[in-house]
Amino acid sequence: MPELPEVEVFRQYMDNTSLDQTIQNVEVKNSLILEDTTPGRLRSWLMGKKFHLTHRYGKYLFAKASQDLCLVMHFGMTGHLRYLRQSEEAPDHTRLLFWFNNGNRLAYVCQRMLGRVGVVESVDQFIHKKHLGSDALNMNIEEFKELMRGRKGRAKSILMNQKIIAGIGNIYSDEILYQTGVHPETRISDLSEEAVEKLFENIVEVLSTAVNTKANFSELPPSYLIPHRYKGGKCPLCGEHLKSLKLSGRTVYFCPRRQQRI
DNA sequence: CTAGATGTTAAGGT
DNA sequence: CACCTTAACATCTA
Repeated sequence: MPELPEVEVFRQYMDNTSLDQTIQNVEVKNSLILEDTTPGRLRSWLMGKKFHLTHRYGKYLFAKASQDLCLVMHFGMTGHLRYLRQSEEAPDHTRLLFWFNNGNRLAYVCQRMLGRVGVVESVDQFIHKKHLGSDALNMNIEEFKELMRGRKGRAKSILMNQKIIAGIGNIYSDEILYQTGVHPETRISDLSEEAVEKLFENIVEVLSTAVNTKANFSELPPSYLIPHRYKGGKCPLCGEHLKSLKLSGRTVYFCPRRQQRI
């Protein structure tokens, strides 16, 4: 479930489990997930080093292990991290194992192999290379308004565009639009200044709420769309049957009563 | 058996 | 250039 909140939770998990332990080995179980590196290079760089600092930007998780290089992880649609105690078996679809000298391991698990792991010189360089926009939880209202200025695209597409705002995907963009009462196909240029401000507030509200609940859908507030986001689901606020439509190849769920087309 | 699933990217079109 | 759609990637499940 790796959009910004999930990745932030992975980051905290890594902080709580995997820092400051000497890496003894790096086991690449499937090199398809490696981007711009090889099992050998990854291994020889990390051997004897420790992860000492993590960072998140958008949907990317970084872990510094030396002065000059940084591990970067992306989780695709199905990736996650799992820290394994000595005797624990690695889960199915483990693609990468970092072995620590205390006998524990950090597993990068990714069922659908759409995730990628690589090595970069710096976070900033990586952001620049990937043309990532502002991190969704690290922008202010003025910055957001500036990003929206002059745009002709649909609200849903703009929220999900990583080159404009980094971190929001299909699930949370639905929630943000629902909380704001904006139809997904609304053109950003058709929103009032107040609506743009409200949209910004809800980006922060929805994402930070999800981070605070450890991205556990069942603990989201009762007014949230996400737990009802399936065929036949009903709006938690008015009971209306949710509608869905396709937008840039993704399924959008929304409440036709609370999110009117303008 | 088929369609679709939280993501990104390339390719093509308007 | 801005914006839109589709397909591809690999795997599992409804």
